[in-house]
Amino acid sequence: MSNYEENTKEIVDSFIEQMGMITQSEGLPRIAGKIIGLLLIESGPFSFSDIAARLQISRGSVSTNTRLLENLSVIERVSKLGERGDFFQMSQDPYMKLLQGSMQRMSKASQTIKEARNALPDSWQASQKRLEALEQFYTEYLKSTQKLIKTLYSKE
Amino acid sequence: MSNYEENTKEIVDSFIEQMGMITQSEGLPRIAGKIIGLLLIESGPFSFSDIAARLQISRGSVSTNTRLLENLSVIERVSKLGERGDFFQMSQDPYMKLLQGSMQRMSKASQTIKEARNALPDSWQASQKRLEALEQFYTEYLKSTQKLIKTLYSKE
DNA sequence: TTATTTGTTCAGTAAAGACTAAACAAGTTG
DNA sequence: CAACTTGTTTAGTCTTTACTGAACAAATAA
Repeated sequence: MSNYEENTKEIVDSFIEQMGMITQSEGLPRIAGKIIGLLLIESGPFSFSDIAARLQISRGSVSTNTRLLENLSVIERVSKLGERGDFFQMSQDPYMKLLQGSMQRMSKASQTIKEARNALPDSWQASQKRLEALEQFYTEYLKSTQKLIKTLYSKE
Repeated sequence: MSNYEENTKEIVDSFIEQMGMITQSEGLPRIAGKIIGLLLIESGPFSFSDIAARLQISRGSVSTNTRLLENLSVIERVSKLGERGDFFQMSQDPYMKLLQGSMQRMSKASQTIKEARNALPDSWQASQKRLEALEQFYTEYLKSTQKLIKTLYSKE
């Protein structure tokens, strides 16, 4: 799977780098994004050592970032009959858990704002109105994300 | 507007701190979040100096963070008849521009993935399938966000 | 049994980001 | 005119994050 022509290799390498940048702009380490990119574009599973060699990164970074992605349910660790060591591949619903994590943060934020709004004196009408608008933003965003999950995961 | 009872002050201060934490978890500086919290919970507009004094932060931080938020169209800089200096208040559609910025990043990511997918050899069916799934994720997310904007901004 | 492999942990380094106080320049007030 | 205010910029500091190479311990192979 690592034997392919030079032009394709450039496409693959470029994609992996870009995935690193995309993921970094979403708040995760660049190497995590490069691992995702590798697992997406080349059929796996990939061994721990393969990832380190292919992406030219330290084993420590592979350990840290695969663990992070595994905890986020984006990738999964598998074993292979007759082979030593761990292998990684994209998990089944790689993006659902990300969405769910996002929803949790929104839910918490919405709750915080609601509590503050309710605690304010009644005479603070303008403030309450502004807080209500922000709360509504998070509430609608939550609903929107729920629908998105439905759309993505009821089509299979 | 800064003269209110002790209990309410605690509610306000707590809210401001919490907004700082919420905004930080979304990738912006904590101080930006505290400025938002202040502008939301106390009716403004607030002068540059008021913000620095009220939040106990340096003038340099006020400058940096108000500029950041102004660039994101979350707050706006206004002047007041008969008063020196700049004042800030929440902008009209504070959250729309954030959503639009998010949509831009998604659109760009989706495009990157599409291009990589199309450049791959036809025989890379499994890879293309995975890339297609990721592209679909971004596409649906984009649609979802568009609908969210519609929902939020056609109700006024 | 020794050597090698494997994945984790640790100590260290570099970079980036956040924030400050001070300097600066422009504008305003006394 | 001098003093003060105002917002920006700069240099510096601190914290956090990301990453490395080496050490470590467990498992496996020779």
